[in-house]
Amino acid sequence: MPSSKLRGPIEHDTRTNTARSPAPVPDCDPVLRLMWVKGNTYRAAVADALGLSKSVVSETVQSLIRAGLVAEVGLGESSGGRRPVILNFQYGARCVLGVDVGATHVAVALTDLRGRVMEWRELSHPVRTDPVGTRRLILRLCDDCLAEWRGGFERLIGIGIAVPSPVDPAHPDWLSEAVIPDWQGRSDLERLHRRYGVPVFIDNDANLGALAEKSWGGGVDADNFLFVKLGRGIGAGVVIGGEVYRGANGVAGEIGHVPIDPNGQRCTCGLRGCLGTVVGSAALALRVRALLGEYADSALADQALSALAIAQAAAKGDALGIRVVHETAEVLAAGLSGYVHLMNPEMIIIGGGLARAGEALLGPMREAVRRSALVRSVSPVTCIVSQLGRQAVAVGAATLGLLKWLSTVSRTHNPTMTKP
Amino acid sequence: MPSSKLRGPIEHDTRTNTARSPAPVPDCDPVLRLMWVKGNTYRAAVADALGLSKSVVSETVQSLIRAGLVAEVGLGESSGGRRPVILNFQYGARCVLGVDVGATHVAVALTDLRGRVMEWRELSHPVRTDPVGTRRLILRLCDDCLAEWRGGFERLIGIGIAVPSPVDPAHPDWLSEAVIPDWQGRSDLERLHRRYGVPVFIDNDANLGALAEKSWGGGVDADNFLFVKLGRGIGAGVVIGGEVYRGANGVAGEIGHVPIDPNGQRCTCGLRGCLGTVVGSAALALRVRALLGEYADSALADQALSALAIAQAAAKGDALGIRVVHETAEVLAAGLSGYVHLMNPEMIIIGGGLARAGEALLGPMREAVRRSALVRSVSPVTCIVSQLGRQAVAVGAATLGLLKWLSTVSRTHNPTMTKP
DNA sequence: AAGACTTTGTTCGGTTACAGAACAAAGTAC
DNA sequence: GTACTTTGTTCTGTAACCGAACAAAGTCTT
Repeated sequence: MPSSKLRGPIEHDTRTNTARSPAPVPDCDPVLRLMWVKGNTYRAAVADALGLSKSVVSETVQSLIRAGLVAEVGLGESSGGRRPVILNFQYGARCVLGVDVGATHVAVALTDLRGRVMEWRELSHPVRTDPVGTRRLILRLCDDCLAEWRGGFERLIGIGIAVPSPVDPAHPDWLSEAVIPDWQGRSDLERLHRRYGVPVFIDNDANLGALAEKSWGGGVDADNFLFVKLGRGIGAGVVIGGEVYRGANGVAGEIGHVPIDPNGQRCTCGLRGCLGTVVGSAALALRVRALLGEYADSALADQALSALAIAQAAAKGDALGIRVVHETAEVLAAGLSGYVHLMNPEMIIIGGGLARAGEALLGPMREAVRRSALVRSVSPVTCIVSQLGRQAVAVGAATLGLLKWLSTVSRTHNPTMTKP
Repeated sequence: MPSSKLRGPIEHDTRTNTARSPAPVPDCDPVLRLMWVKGNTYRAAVADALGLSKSVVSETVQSLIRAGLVAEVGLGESSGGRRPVILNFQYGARCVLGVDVGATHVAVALTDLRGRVMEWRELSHPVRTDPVGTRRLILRLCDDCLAEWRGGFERLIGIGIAVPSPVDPAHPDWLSEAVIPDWQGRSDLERLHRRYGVPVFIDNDANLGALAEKSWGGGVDADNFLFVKLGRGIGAGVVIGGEVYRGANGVAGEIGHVPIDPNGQRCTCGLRGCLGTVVGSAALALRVRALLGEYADSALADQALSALAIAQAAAKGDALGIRVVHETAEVLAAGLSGYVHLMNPEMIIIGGGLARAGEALLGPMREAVRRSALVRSVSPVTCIVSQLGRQAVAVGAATLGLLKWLSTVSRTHNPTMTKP
């Protein structure tokens, strides 16, 4: 029976933009989507949930079974009549590659159709200064992953690439020369396409981290949130209405240049006191060194001061680490306050190396956000740490390829469906 | 011939979020939408533009003609063959009421299907303290408008109401007691529904101002912008992807509590230095009085210091007015900088009384916004003033009712279509 | 001026996606 | 054992759409 929603005479424009989608929602056949989300069900339940007739569901499921994406795996419990045939989504039927090209490292994740990382390769590499070697390394890591996974080559459906640079939607294979000059604007990643014969998609790393969290992490139930990547550089991915939002020119999420202190240090952009000059890993390292005198016994005394190292020190209770992380949380919360008031997001997810600080970062941040949102009784912005951790960006890249593929799968005409 | 877009092997997730919709886009029959947007065309052009077959367009147009929404008005020029039958959208076939309930005034606009104001009533009234009288006044002004317009009562298709308070999507007829305590949370506006027998919709005033600008004003070609209402209070309507965005809890656009100065004046919310404490009309009046000594010959010397009055003084070249408006622009731009970097909007539209200052406000604001967005070569945020002026909110309210009605009109089953 | 071609608009099958009924299969409840 | 339920398949009907055929009304060329 369809749940007939009663509506009073006075109506509102639209309902709130919260949680309309209970999971990652690719634009594809509704039956496929539901089965992909739920994992296992049976035909009658699908028909009921989607309001479709049993005939349509029956036929669609047939086609999905033929494609190897769904399998009948036995009978369920009776609820007073014939026992249902349990259908199981075959998440392992295909795989996707996600490549995370950072400033100083390359990581590759091979995931199944559920975004689970089946193979993982990660190496430090001077990406900025060595385009040729980086490209070779990417191919090697991809080959490694595919070789390791049974049938990897044949089952591959797509590749996603995350780059530490804004991506121009009109020319996705160009890179911003401002960020990594030695690449001279050319990613030349289409050789991946030539090598593996599958579609290749490129996007910014923060956007893909946000996509990963929306799809498989802490943002699964949220449709409006911010993913903040605090690492060597800082960036943000904006999720609006369940989708990654890119803004008018494709450069939304430029959190690094949100102004904090008009009297602050000069930023590479020419302004003073950008958020990036305060919470970037270089700034954090400086701050740690400046304070080392006060904290003689700090574990940070003689370390390479990456965001990760500082975060780990804080997580272990190091007083200096905690202090610096605490300061960072305050600044970050202040910088995001305007965004929170204007966009009323459900949550803020922190990723990147500094996220490893965990509660040492989240505690003060929650406190600061709560303080700045007193009036609005309705602003319980949840602050959490990335659930996917260091793999977030690579998994997001893979998810990009995955979602694109799902949206091409159709019951009737059937592009990649019959590959293996 | 369909324009076959060529795509290279490397692809991007989504194109930029810019200008996908060239006009207000209700969720309705595509033929109806196109004809409504274009005003006059002919059948072949519609079929061509929408990629539909001539048969479908022909039948749909038939039905629209029967409903009185479209009329054949003669023949167009031949382009080498049979002359086309020109079709004209009958914008006057129906009307909508938009009610702007402010803190100290009530305004009612009766618009046609193009959002043009055919009748307009506006009165000052102590809305905050007199709920009963306000309700009576609203009914009177609505009656007036309908009586004045030929066939107003019969052609009415809906009513939109703008209230100076956040609107809870779950209970649109409740008002926030925090904003107007004397109304005790009850709008009781459903009597409008009972009286006129048409659907009534309620939303926040800034949201509806944004909707008006998106539909008929400076935002027609923009899909991502901010409408900032600078009047007695300040508020903002956020447009994302061509639609008014309400956030996770329906309170997006709370620009009044964006933090500006941690050492500033205490706000009603308990915090210090909220934007509202600096650019609200009360704060502006204080600032003017404080500076009056330096500007003895100012036209603002003995006036009621509303935002409108200050704006008009500035527009006329009054030095004090210009100074205060200039300061306001600086503060506003600073407060919006974070939003601009994170959301990469196309434009910012200023409405409310202070918008009357025109270039005196926009000049410094453009300059400040430009300064804060140096890096992103791709951030040409356009700053303009509301094209609909004082009528923006009421027109937005009417537009809300209009769009809701359009979305119910269907070629086949046909709810309100056959009313008159 | 006559025929050839163009463009507009209507009408009439044919296709597709879906809903709904009929039915078969397999269970529960009394 | 009979009556009722639930699941799943198959078949038929229907609504929305496309494309072809055609009629109407032009322009253009020779």
